[in-house]
This record gives sequence, structure tokens and C-alpha cells, in this order.
Amino acid sequence: MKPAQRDAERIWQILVALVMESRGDWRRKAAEATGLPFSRVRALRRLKDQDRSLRDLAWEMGTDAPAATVIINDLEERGLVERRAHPEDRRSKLVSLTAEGRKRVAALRKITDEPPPSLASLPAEDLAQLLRILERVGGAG
Amino acid sequence: MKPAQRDAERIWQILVALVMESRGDWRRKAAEATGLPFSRVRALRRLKDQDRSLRDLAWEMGTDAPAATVIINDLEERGLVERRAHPEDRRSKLVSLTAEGRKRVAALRKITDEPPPSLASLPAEDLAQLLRILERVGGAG
DNA sequence: GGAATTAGTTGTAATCATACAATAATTGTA
DNA sequence: TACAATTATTGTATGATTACAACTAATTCC
Repeated sequence: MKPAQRDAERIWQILVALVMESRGDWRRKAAEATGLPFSRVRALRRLKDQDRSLRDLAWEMGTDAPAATVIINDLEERGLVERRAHPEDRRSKLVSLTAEGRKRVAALRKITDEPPPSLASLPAEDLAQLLRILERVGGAG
Repeated sequence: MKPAQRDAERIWQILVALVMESRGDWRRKAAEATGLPFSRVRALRRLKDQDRSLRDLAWEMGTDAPAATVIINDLEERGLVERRAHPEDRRSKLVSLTAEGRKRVAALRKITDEPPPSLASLPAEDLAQLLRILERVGGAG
């Protein structure tokens, strides 16, 4: 295993533990801020940067195609996403955000949740560097 | 507000979104590793360091007392927690882990969870820096 | 051309999570 | 003492999530 990969796994372990041990339940707040069930929020966020086929969406969310269909049906009825034909494979459909869909995703930024002390008390330079790197990860918008 | 604090909040926003969104896998794996629904896992984890009343458990989990009762009933039937009288308030009951309950919580450590692609695909030097900083935050033992 | 494969859809079912109403026991207070 | 508030329980209802079977349409491979 490459060192970079090992780093990534260790980082992920730390992040999951850190977030899981903090008290705020983000799921609830996200659902509240968007007015959508959380599974829909997850799908919307995936579509933010790139259109995707239903198959890809399902795979990325760790579920199956029927579940993706149900979710996208719901989002489409709400006017938050659109289906269109895949240019190269007519079996497939590409899903993209509508303008209204983008607004909902943007609403996630407004969720307020206090960072845990162990994070907030890092030196300012470290925080600045963390932010610089993490903003490239995409995160919350 | 100090810049560092603003950075911390923004970082936290990104981290929470990142982890919560990818947590589908983690939830499933936690449920699998313990043989319990995820709501039970959450309750077990809260009890790890300290006994709690049903009321406190409910509040911390962001649900109500009836939900806590159902969860603790389930965990008690499985032999993972115990109820005992509160020494000062006979209305209240304190819930604590049994030895078997502690084993289940320990099983959570063995979960390996792949970092999301957006994280894993960062340049090696960024990952190294992230790790250097985050290891000071503590997180996963 | 025909068989196997893939993408998406529909429908069904089981499990889980969440919220609310009503009740009993206990505690605190006017 | 009488009254209000708190803690836990039971019961009910509803929504969310997930999995699976069966089907259509399009594609790929032989």
C-alpha cells in the first residue's frame, strides 16, 4: 500500500471518529434546512459538481438502482433535478440539478454547528492550512 | 470574530458534511459489526464512558423519551445494558453497559471504512499535511 | 440474427426511525 | 393538601430506508 493511501485511511478514521463523537445531529439539520429527507440531500449533493447516471448515483450512495429511481423520481417531482438522455447510451439517463436544486444545496451552507474544542483550539496556521486543503475536497459547498 | 475561529467553523462545516454524507457505509458497517440497528449503536456509544438516565440519553440523541424507552428495552432484552434506580430520584432510571455491551462497543473499532474519493485523491503532500495536523486533534484511537 | 448483459422502472415487503397522545409514579411548590 | 411539572412507559401512526423480484428497452457479443 502506498503511503498516501495509508495517510488517507488514517485521516478518514480520525475524521469519522471526530464527527461521530460530536453531538450535533447534522442529518436532522440538513433535512430541516432543505425540507427534504436525508437520502434526497445526499443525492443532491452528489449532483452539485457533475451530472451523473442513475447507475453511478446508486453505486456512489451504496444502494441499488431501484432506490436511485425512487429518489430521483421524488427530486424530479419537486423540480430539483432533471433527467435527460445520455448522449452515447440511450439506455442510460443523466441527472442534473435545476436552478432550484442548486438553491437547496446552497442552503446546506447555512447550517450552524459548533466545531469541537479539539479542533477549534488548533493554532491559526494549522487551521488556515486545513481550510486550504479541505476546500479542495469539496465538502459543504 | 477572529479569522481563526471563522476558519474553524468553516472547516467543521466541511468535515461534518463530508463525513455525514459518506456515512451511509459506516452506518451499515457499524450495524453489521455489532448485529444491532444503528439507533442502538448510537445509544451504546453514549453509555461507554458514563451511565445516563433515559431522559439524558433521549436529549443527547435528539429524540424523545418514548424512543429512548424502546431502544433501552431492546438493548436490555439483548443483555447489553442494565437499568437501575436513580439514587436521588425514584422517577428516574440509570442505564449502564453490561460486560457484553462493552464488547459490542469495542467491535466498532474494527470497522474499516474507505475514505471517499474526493479525499483519497488529494496530492500526497496535502494528505501528509492533513494527517500531521489532524493527529494533534486526536480522534480515532 | 439470437443470446446474454446492462440501465432503468415498477411494485412489494420488511425493517427502522420518528413523532405524538395518554397514563402512572414521583417530585417540587403554592 | 392540592396542583403543576418531571420521568418513564405503553400504544399508535407515519415516514424513511433498504432489499428483492419482475419487467421493458437498449446495447454488446458471438
